[in-house]
Amino acid sequence: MSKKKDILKAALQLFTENGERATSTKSIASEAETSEALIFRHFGTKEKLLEEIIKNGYQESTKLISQFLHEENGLEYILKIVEVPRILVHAHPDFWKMQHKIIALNLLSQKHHDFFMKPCYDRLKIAFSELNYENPALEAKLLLIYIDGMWKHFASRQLDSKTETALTALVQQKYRAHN
Amino acid sequence: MSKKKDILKAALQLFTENGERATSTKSIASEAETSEALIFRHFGTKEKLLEEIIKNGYQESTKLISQFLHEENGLEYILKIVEVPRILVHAHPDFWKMQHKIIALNLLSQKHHDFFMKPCYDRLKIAFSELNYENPALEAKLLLIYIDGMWKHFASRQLDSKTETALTALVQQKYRAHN
DNA sequence: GTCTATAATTTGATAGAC
DNA sequence: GTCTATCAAATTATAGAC
Repeated sequence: MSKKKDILKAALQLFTENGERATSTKSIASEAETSEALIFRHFGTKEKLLEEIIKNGYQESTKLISQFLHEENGLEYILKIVEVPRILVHAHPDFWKMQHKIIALNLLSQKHHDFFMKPCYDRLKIAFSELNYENPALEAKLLLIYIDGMWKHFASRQLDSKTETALTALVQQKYRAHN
Repeated sequence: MSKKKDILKAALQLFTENGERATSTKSIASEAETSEALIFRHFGTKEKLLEEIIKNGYQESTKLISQFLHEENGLEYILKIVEVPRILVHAHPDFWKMQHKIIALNLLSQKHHDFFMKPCYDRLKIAFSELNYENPALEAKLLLIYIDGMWKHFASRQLDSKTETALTALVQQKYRAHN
């Protein structure tokens, strides 16, 4: 069991550096100080190894988010969802760094992310509706594009925590100021 | 010369579908209806082939943008830069689709994009300063994150043109409404 | 669970002819 | 400029022993 975790850890690191395609099972085995054969015994294929990493990542992130996003009124929900990128990336920086690198090219990665984000769109439409925005659906779409840009930015660059907080607060301020 | 263009076109298409790493020179040759050897005669390596595609893309995009973004006052510049994602992706959808897929993993792609975007940050700081925003540097950073999210969104999904226009107009409206 | 050895393919790239 | 033929290395995955 120890070796299995070593493999998962090594794979996460190498997938983050070079993506799935440019990471050989040989390099994973080497980094995990084990044999290539063991990777295939445990995970079957390189792709299934990646899938396990992705599943673990979204499972933990889902837990985190469902604790954080409770049922509140429209404005509170919007203000909280703006904080999600910072919270996610801080909780699992390695995982979200990997996701940022591979999501555009990897269908599996995309599917899991879409599933993870889907509830937010519906809830945001209601929130903007409550707050009498002119076009709630468009506002929801726009905020989600922003959220997307934000976690990718936080995951890819090492911003100091202060800048991340300031950016988050700035967006919140804009939504607070509405009418 | 005809074959060289065929190769560039085929490579752009296949890099967009699967990224550089998962695209073999064999498949490029097959798609371009030529021989693998010719790829290496014309471009030296697969990486240099990609580099030529990237250089061409940014060269044309730079022309386009420098025509579009003239020296105007702060608010006008902000309103115009918000339209940049739509303009770029509409002018060269294939190229920007490829960029979206590979930029997170490809250092060359990143470097060219950073160089392309760099002037905007400085100009935006001045613009927000002119308009008496409280924290011009932070506002500039935020808008650039938004711009980034937007071209990636436009490039990756096939939105109808109306939704793209509506999203762009919505952001412009928010900056117009300031104070 | 873990290893060594190896099979079967694919890959990027080159040589040399036309 | 373009092709055919070919190579050396790397890659995913399996067999079989401990």
